[in-house]
Amino acid sequence: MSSKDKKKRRKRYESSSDSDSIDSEEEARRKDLRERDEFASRLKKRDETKTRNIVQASDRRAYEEAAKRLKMENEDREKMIPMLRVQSRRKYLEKRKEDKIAELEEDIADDEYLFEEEILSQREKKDRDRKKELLRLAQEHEKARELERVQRYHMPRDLGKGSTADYVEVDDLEKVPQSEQKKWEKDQMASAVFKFGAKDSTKKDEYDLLLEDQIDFIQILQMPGSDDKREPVLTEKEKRKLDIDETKKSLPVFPFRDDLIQAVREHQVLIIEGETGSGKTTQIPQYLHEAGFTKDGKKIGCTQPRRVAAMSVAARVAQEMGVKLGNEVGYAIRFEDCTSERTLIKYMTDGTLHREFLSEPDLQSYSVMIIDEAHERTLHTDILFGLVKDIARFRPDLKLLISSATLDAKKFSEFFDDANIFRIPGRRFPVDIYYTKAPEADYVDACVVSVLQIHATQPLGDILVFLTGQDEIETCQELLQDRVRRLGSKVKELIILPVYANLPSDMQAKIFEPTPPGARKVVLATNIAETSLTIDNIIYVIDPGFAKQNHFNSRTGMESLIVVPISKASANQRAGRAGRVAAGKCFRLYTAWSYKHELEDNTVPEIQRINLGNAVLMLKALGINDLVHFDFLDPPPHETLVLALEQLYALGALNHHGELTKLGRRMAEFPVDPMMAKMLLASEKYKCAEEIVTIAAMLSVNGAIFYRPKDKIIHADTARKNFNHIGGDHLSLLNVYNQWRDSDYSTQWCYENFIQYRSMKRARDVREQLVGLMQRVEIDMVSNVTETADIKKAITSGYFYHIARLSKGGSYKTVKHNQSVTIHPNSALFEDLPRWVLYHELVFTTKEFMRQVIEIESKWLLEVAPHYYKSKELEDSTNKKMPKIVGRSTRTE
DNA sequence: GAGCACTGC
Repeated sequence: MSSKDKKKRRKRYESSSDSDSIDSEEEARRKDLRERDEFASRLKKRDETKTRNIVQASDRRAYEEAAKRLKMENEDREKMIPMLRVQSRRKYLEKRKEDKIAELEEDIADDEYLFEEEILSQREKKDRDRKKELLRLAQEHEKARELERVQRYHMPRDLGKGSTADYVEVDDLEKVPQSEQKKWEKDQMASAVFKFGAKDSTKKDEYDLLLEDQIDFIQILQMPGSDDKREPVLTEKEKRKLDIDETKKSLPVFPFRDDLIQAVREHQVLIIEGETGSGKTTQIPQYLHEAGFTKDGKKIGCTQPRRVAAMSVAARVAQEMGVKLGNEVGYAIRFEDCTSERTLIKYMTDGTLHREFLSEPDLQSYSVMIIDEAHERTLHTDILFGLVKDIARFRPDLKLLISSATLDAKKFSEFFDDANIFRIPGRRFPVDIYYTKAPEADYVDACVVSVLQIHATQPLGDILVFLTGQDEIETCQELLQDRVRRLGSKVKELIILPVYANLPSDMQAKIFEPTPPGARKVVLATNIAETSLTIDNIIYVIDPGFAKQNHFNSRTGMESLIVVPISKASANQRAGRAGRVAAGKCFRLYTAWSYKHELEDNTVPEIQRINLGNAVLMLKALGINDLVHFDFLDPPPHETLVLALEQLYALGALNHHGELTKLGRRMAEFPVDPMMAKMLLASEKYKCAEEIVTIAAMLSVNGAIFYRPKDKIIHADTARKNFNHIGGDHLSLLNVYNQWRDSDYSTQWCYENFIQYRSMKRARDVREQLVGLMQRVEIDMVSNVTETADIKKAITSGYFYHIARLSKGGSYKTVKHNQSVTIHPNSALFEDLPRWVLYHELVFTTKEFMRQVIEIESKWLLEVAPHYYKSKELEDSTNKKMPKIVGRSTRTE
């Protein structure tokens, strides 16, 4: 950006209220702003030198080596998935035999255990003389019930603990042999035999009563496909066989090539409305490249919401264009920049582009920017909308393409001053949608029934079930296995596979195995299967209509993960998963009325749900001072913005004019929450950068470090306690990382200590990035192994907002909101109850918990945040009033 | 004495 532009931009955002008389305060402010700008220009110079160095290094040999390496990496990546599939398939076949035997043994062992411990119910004791086989079945059933009672959700009315009365009653009934369960089994067997024995069963029969607890579905509508008569989608293998050109020509987007180029030439902003499978993501950048949009050395950029998508799409396009990945076609994601100065088509994650704005606020090196999958409304795309719309005004040569699914195109068009919409048809098979006649009280149970119903009545084809979390998936899996086992060989084989993000990768890979002939696969998945993972051969989708969503309450500063009904958009996305390879069916476990009247049209966009600390800091760093009037597609809640600004002011990132200070400019370099950024910078003063960087890295992979398998809970907890540091959880995390480092980053060490290797690896990546950024903001990496007080003081410098003080009965009150909170039971300080604690985050689960806690001394607060705390309130522990906040709030906002 | 959906920088 030229200095003229910069001035122009600054003027545009300048608030009108800074006409105070010039005094010493004003002088100080100007000095700080001067220093900030100097710092920024130093950064810029450094970036330029870096680029020069890269160019110098690019002699032919270095280039060839780099290209070779990139090619190898690319090939590795391509080989990885099929290899994983084959490997896990082999393992699976070996293990299946063992598993079947183990299952049986387990059952017997369970019986013995139950008898020994004498934990059988009264009624069961009475029934003891009944046939042993029956008893075994009853006990198995009881076990499954027991699990359900604790874990399953009861929707829509969620029964609290202790109020399971009506369910106990049902259980008691079912414990009696020959009752419900027995009858069900009998019917089940009979109908199964009947069903598969009857070759002439017609389609009409498919929905006849089959199971006693079967669910009545009614078909309301069909989600139309692109063309019912069209040929099936080619598999990847077949595609490869085809000539690349032919494949390109067969894509739905191809006939629109010339029209599209023409439209881009004529309009600066274009909304592309296209279904998945149209080929727009891979083809449009190529078309524009061929049409000469890269002639002047400028790039075509394309953002994706996910890392894998950016990588795989770039690889595909490089292959189609016959170039090496990383040369003309490249991608950039966090921790990995696979581009060179030759790159003309660049795929990246939306977050990467968002960060790139800091070093290139006008996107000068791009001629076209495509924001793909805009309908997903990630935080980053939402902010990018406002930024690119602004840039488009003073860069008439920059073309913008916003690509979105059908429903949102109009909204995007309105936002971009009634931009034209360009429609591209998709490629999809029709999906029949079925609803239940009546609401389902317990959707996990309903899922189990529906799966069996489909299995018994519908032609072969795999089933995908959407559940909300790991617990539910495990419960559902046990219930299904239980019922299927009892059906024995009377029904065809049902392979039940779970998938969720925290599942180890080799277990995840199992869902990609082809289903053996004659068998059916059921995948129990979280929302991961809605967009991130695509499973082949799914014909049936079961959608209970719920998902877990994270909500941030800016009033209390607390996060909570709650089960909420999904939106219509989400429901349709789920249904679409059934129509990828053939016509499919989607069974919604809610009524058509619910769909129509109770589900929102769209999921609440992320920007309205989460803490915006870092996003606000970034925007400030881009010179956007008036955030309240920033052009958001959907503005975040006012309180969230105010909280973020207030925090930035308290941290010293903004002055009282709401302008970014030099400290703020340095903080903006870090892709972390402002409080964490401040902590990182404060480590300079307390000479413990090494430790603080590690702590920051460990905190940012929070929640997934300690592995706690169900069957080894005691071992896992003991292992965890060994890392506990008397000073608190941050120091415990430091312990974990340092011991892992001392083990030479060993996987074996992780395994032995119940630590998740995947998370540690990520922490290491984050740490490396942070170390690089520390050097960028001119902080030396020094270590302070002896003084934990200094480490804690550095943490306090960033997190003095998150302080709680002990009150009566072992509970705490937060200083900021005077809210009752308690230390999380997983904390090292759970039993210590120090007078003053600092917490990393506040979460609401069953209670208001502080997670990741350290003990601090109240006098440190005066040392690190004298502008925020008054000594009187801190010393007087009997004073119930919260400390008065000193200083003005941000006035310009 | 708890219980972490999914992304991303």
